[in-house]
Amino acid sequence: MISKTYNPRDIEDKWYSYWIENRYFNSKPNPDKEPYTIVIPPPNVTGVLHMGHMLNNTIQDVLVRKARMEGKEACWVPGTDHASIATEAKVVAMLKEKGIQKRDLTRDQFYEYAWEWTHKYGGIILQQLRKLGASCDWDRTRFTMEPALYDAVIDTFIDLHNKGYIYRGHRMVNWDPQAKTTVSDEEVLTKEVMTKLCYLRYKIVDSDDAIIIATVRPETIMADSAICVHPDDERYKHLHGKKALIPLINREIPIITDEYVTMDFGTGGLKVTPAHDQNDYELGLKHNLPIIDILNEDGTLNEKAQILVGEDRFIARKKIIKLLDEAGFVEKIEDYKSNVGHSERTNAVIEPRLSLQWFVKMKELCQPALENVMNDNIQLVPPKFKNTYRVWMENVRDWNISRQLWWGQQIPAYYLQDGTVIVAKTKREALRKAQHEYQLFALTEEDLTQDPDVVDTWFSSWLWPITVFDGLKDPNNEDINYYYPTNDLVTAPEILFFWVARMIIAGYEFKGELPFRNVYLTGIVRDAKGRKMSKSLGNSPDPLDLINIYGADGVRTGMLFSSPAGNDLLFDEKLCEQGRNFCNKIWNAFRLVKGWTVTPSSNEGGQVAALPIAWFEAKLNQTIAEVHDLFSKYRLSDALNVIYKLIWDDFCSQYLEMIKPGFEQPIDQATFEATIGFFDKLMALTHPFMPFITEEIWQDIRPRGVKESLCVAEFPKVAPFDATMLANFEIFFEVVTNVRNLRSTKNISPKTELPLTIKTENQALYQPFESLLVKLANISDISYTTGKAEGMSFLVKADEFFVNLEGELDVEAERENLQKELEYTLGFKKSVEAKLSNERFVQNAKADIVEKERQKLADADAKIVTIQEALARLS
RNA sequence: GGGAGUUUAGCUCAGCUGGUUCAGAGCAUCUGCCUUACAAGCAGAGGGUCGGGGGUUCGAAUCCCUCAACUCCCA
Repeated sequence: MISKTYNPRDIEDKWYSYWIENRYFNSKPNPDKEPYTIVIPPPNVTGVLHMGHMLNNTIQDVLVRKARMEGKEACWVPGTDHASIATEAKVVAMLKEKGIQKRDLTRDQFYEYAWEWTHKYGGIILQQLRKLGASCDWDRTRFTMEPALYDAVIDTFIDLHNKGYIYRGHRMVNWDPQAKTTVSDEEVLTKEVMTKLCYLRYKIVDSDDAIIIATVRPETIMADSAICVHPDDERYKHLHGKKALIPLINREIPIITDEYVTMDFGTGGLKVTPAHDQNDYELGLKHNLPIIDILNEDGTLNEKAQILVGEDRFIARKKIIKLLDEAGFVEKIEDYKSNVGHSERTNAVIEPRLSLQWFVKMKELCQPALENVMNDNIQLVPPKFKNTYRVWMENVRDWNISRQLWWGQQIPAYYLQDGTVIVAKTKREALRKAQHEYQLFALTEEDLTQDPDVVDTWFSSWLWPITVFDGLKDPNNEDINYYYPTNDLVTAPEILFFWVARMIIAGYEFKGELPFRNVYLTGIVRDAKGRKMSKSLGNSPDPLDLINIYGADGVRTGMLFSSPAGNDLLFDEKLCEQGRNFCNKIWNAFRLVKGWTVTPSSNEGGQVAALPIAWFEAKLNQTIAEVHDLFSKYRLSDALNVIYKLIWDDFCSQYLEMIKPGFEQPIDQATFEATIGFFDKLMALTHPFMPFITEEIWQDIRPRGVKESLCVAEFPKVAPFDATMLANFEIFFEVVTNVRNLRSTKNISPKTELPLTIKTENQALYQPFESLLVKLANISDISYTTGKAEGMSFLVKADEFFVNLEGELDVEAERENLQKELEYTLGFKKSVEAKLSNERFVQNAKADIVEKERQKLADADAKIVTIQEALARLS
């Protein structure tokens, strides 16, 4: 006895193990087959599966499973990303719990903890993907910090450096003076703080004049490089080109002009301190101002400040206000509310600090990446992202790849004591280079210090499509030659620049070829209120819970029901419920068919079924063609919906109802075979979306061989279909619906048989459908007329159908209905006539459109005649 | 401040290069049904001035302009 509802739990584990045991997901280069490759966007190694992953990986699995069924050598490469910042933060937190500070550890000791952490949590997300049904080739799992990929990063760094694409430059970072480390933008919390706005008097050189500047950071005046005013500011026009003196230390600085200055803030005069403010730094670059850094690592003032040396920045602020006041430089002091960045970890006020970091020159590297997206060699789906991509690429800034962290690939740059930089793969090589190039033969390894920073994680993941096939280490290996370029990349638009653009750049730079042909950009999964799902908001369901409740197939379809490419998905558990219900529907159709007993003799049932079989065959082929078309446009959500309707409406509600034998009646062999054949194809068509239930049914519906599986069976191919057949059935279904509707409005039980009279000039159209009408609309007998008949009537096209309901005929209501229909049709006719009598329409519109209008007019005329006759009979 | 996108039924969305597959789908709602595959179901039904305004055209949800609201990206 088959269960009345579909139970995904045991079935899913059973089939996933079966697939793995039989190695259906494993791939190796096969010259006889066309490759189809996807590399997974590597999730963060410390991460756990969230809804974004669910959507993203479901889409990849659908694509890869379909390709596999189409006989391609399908290869989906899984793996994870070391995510320096996130992972290091977690490791640091773990250490803290153990009472260990990162700064007390050596780099090697820290690595041990980091690897320990990685081994403990690193596999979780990949295990979770199995629950979803992901058909990855798990033997190919890669990790961006594993030795081979680590090496590739170092090699490309050296390569780009040799080519002149990597250089060292200044960069303003968020410095936490308490922790003595940089923190990322994400770790800076902005708080509103009450401070003092000091109005300071700067004397003008060779003049008795002065300019008043408002600042919240008077302790940084010693680092000033200029004073800036707006060029149009009338108050200061006479000062253009003059110099001012910094109070207390009397250093001369120029007065410059720039439109950046807001005239109505403070006094309209701005002190420019390039070393201690991001905006001032930019301004300094523009005007070639010197950078004077007066702060130490711990936030105390250094000797460049000349005064208050050694004092903490906040103590210095208080003291300098006093000094300035005593010397008469303070004009006034106001209370002022300002936004100040605080370190998330230590709560110390963040100090903008310049540091020397490594950059990649982007302009030139970007050229092929820009061109090949704009000319569609690489296709973005949906194409609206091309614009965004172009704007970014055309205005690209150099890429800062230094990260002040330990977890990641350490920058292969070695410094001599005098600051000379040598880029080399190892310290030994650096030493050799130093000895050779600078003739410093007495130098030892001890004299070299490696740059403590690691490279940005993206600097390793931009190589992902190449390194997963070891394409740098071994550029001509079988895998890279066969699988690269990959086919589709499925990812979120948020990382279009961070990752996608850079992979394209790396592809052209290191392989001379595109990394993938198509980029499918998914949307962001949001909650019902439109908020992005996130852990901190707590608005995201646990994907594994969802799978437990609704089954993997239910969740997969739930994710896809409403997620066209590039559009955000407003997630609602109801979608998963719909997916589960769909599973159940399929399950019960299977139960019905499994329950039939088959009689070899073709009794009268066989004749009834020939027509529905032909019809469903046509419908199936029509839908298969549609599905192929939608796949080619990456419209997976639409493809799923089309299949959903095919199974639910056409197969279950129509086809099965038409061929279903009576209670405990057998079904004839021919109809049974045809139905099993349909089931087969339907399961294959649905498999990429719902792998588990389709495999379960497919395995059971026919005897299968030991090593057979739906996941390597053939995906249904496009075949011609009979359009006339489909059109005739539409008419038939409309008749059935009308009879049912009549019952519904007249409160007649579906069990009551009703007689039907058809008034038509085309009896031959309806005759083949007679027995089906009897079955689906519960008709007692069918007769034809060209004249009049008794009873309630309805219209389908220009034919009229009479159902004789004794004593039920409501002449008044009937007349009203007909009158309404007549008015509508007359109005319709009028609009068509208006078009046709318009000379410009007939002249300008295409011929087939005009012809269609003529046909509409003829149809309307025929219908009007029928209605008028019916009305005449009633009166 | 610069750029992009969105606005169609109560909700989520589809409507390609203007013309009955042009006003659609699913969900939700309402009505009637435990009809022997399925109540996680069956059969029916209602529901929209296509964000507002203007323009081009014989014809506009679709093209142009403008306003409004929301969203995202960069600064």
